[in-house]
Parts: sequence; structure tokens; C-alpha cells
Amino acid sequence: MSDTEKSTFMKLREDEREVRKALIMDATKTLYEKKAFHEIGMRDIAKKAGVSAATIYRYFPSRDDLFVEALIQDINNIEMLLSKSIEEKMTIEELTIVTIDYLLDNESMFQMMCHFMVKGGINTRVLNKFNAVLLHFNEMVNKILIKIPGAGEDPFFIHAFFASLSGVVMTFRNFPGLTLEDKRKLMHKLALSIINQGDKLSTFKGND
Amino acid sequence: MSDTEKSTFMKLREDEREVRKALIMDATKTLYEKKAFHEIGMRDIAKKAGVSAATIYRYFPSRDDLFVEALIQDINNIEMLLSKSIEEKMTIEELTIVTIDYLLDNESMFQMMCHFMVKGGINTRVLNKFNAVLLHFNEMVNKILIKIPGAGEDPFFIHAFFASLSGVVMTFRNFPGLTLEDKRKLMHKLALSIINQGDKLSTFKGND
DNA sequence: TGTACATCAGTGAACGCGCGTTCACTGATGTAC
DNA sequence: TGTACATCAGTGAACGCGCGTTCACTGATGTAC
Repeated sequence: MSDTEKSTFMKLREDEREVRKALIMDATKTLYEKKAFHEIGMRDIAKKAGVSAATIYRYFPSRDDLFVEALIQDINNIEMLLSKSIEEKMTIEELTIVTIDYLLDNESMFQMMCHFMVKGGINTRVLNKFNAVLLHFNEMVNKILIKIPGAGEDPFFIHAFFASLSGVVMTFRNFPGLTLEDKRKLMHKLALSIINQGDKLSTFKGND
Repeated sequence: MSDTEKSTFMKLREDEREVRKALIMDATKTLYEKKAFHEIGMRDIAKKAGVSAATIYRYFPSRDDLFVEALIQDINNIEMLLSKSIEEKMTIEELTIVTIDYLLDNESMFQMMCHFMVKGGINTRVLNKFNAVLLHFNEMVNKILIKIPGAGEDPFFIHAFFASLSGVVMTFRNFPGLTLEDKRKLMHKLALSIINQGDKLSTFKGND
């Protein structure tokens, strides 16, 4: 009896931990919408979550661990977004636009991805987690996109295409002299030109 | 007479400054070949150039200014590389491989580019310089690549394509479980699949 | 019902440290007269 | 030829500061007997 009591007690404590952890994650994600990735510090997150900075370290071993976990959740969002798009029988063109927009509208997530992919010297444990996310994303893309007409023939192309979109967004993010909306349109066109190889832009002609 | 004497004297001093400046730049570029971008500090550069860290600030207003200048010179390298490629009547496929290899073999440069493009909060003056470089590169790409068969029809595609290559390199740089050479081959294939849209990989079949 | 003890979440304050940048100073070279 | 002064490159040492992380401690809750 003492055993089961103890375990339910432990269970409650465990649940409570999960709740707190989720609270910190939520605070982190909220900040992502407001600040650039490199401007988000542990003290900011702590403040937003209503705890002290030291508390965060009871739930996450390091800043990068916290962030990579946030990324995992974000990938889930993308996953749902893509699934939904497929259900609605989106064309590859529409999907391209959705993806570009996602990368543009979640700037901090994008910055974080670049951070993990480009900057060296990241803790091995964290990098493993991150790579697991990437692999998972790749598989998911494979499963989902294989069904889209005009995208599915070659798995190489699918992966290359998604990587390309990151490249387009990265390269033209700060393109001088354009408003955000102009940049968005530019990126749409650029990305579509990859699909349509330039001379077949007809599907998107009306958006000039 | 005193005037011309003075000016030649000034001129000499000026020349000497240029030499010193070049010396610091060379040290910087040498370090690029050995260390990751984020690991290169002012003290490292100073040591390599045989001066003190404080001296660097007599020639460059800040670390980022120094780095952006290094980038400018590097872009010149790429420019020459591309020109040469055109002269040798490279196909777009061959050019793709050259470019991927360049990005892989100049890791720090690539990291630096990402740094300037992705990270926020960069000094306006520096960002302007950087954007000028990008614009220049874009124009150059336009002028050169327009001549390549199979690439030239649509300027959008050309720019998108180069941006894509960055994306491919960024995304698969740390792909787990592959050696550098395997990653290189993977990236080649991925990038070529963008050009050839998957079902036309024939030009590169022999490289498996 | 009470006392001693274990566990653990939470925290304010401090630590550590890297690293870009600045300061106050030295020394060499040139000019004025 | 000599003296006072201006200019400027170069520098060792220190500054500043952000910021992730850790420490030593408190307080609440539960257990043993």
C-alpha cells in the first residue's frame, strides 16, 4: 500500500514537473514571436515564465537543450501544417508559398535552425537531438510529399527543394530597399522559379 | 615645393598603411582556413599578423568591418572562379559542383555569410557594405551565367539557384553518419536534382 | 499529536569568462625656426 | 646643428559587459516512529 501511495505521489510530482516544464517552453515560444533568437536570454525566459533563471536549469540542462526542444515542438507544427496542406490537395506551388511564409513568419525559429546548422562547437548531446529532428523531418517530408503531384518522382529533389527554400529565405531576408511584403513576393517568385525552371511561371503569373 | 614634398610623404605613409592593412587581411584569411568563424578572435588575428590587437583598430573600425572586407575579397575569388569556369565552357552541372565544393571548402566564409545574413543586430554601416557585396555578386552572376546554356533563360532562376546551393550546403553540412566526402557527393546529387528535376540525372550518373 | 529528518522545488546573488574594445603611454619620424 | 613641438603608429594592460551557469540557502511537503 505504501508503495502505491508513494508511486502516485511521485506521479503527481512528475505531472507537476511536466506542467512547469511546459510553462517554461510556452514562455520561450512566446518570446520567439517577439524577439530575435540571439536576443532571447535565460533571464528573459525566466521573467516571462514567472520563475527565476536558476529554475530553468532544474528542467533543462542548458540553453541549447531548451531551444532544441522548442524546435522539436515547432517541427511538429510544420508537420501538421504540411499534412493539412496535403489533405486540402495543395499543389506543390501552393505548398512552396506556405513554406516560405512559415520561414518568414517564424524568424527566430529560422535563426535558431541556422544557429544549430552552421555554428560549430555545439554540445554533442544537443547536436544529436537536433540531427534527430532533422532526420525525422526528412522522413516526414518523404512520406507526405511523395503524394503531391509534380513533386514525388525523385526523393533527392524533395529534400533538395526544402533545403533550397531555406537558402532562398536566408539569402534574401535582408535584401536592401524592399519592404517585408515585397521580399515575400520576391522569395515566392524565386522559389517557384526553382520548381518551374523559369519558363513555366504561368501558374503564378497573376501575382505580379 | 613643400606642398609636393608633403604630399609624396603622405603618399608613402598611405602606401605603408595599405601594406599593413593587407597584412592584417592576410592573417585573417589564413585563419579562415584553420578555424571556424566563431572561433576567430581579434587576439588570434593580431597574433597571426604579428601586431597587437589594439593595432587592428587603427585599420578597421570593428571586427565585423574587418570580416566584411575579407568577404569582399573572397567574393572576388568566387568571381574569378566563375569567370574561369565560363571560359572553360563548363556546363551548369559542372558549375554547380564547383560552387558546392567552394562553399564546403571555405567553411569559415560560409559561416560568416550566414552570420551576416541571419543574425540580427548588425551595425548598419557593416550591413550596408555586406548588402553591397551581395548586390554586386548578384549582378556578376547575372552577367556571367546568362551565357551558360541551360541556365540563362530566367534571371529569377539563376538567383534562386545560387541561393539554393547555400541552403543545400547549410542543411546537409552536419548530416550525421557521413564522412565529409560522402556529404559532398550527397550535396552534389541534391543540387543537381534541382537543375535536372529528378528524372534527368543522366549527366551525372557516372559519379556514384 | 509531536519531533527529527529527508527530499526537492525555487531563488537571489554571485561567479566566470570570453572577448571586443578602449586607454594612456612610448617611440619614431618629420617640421619650424 | 640644435631645440621645441606635432603627428601618428604601435602597444600592454585594463575595461566593460553580457550572459550562461552555479551556489548556498530557504521553505514547503512528506515519512518514520
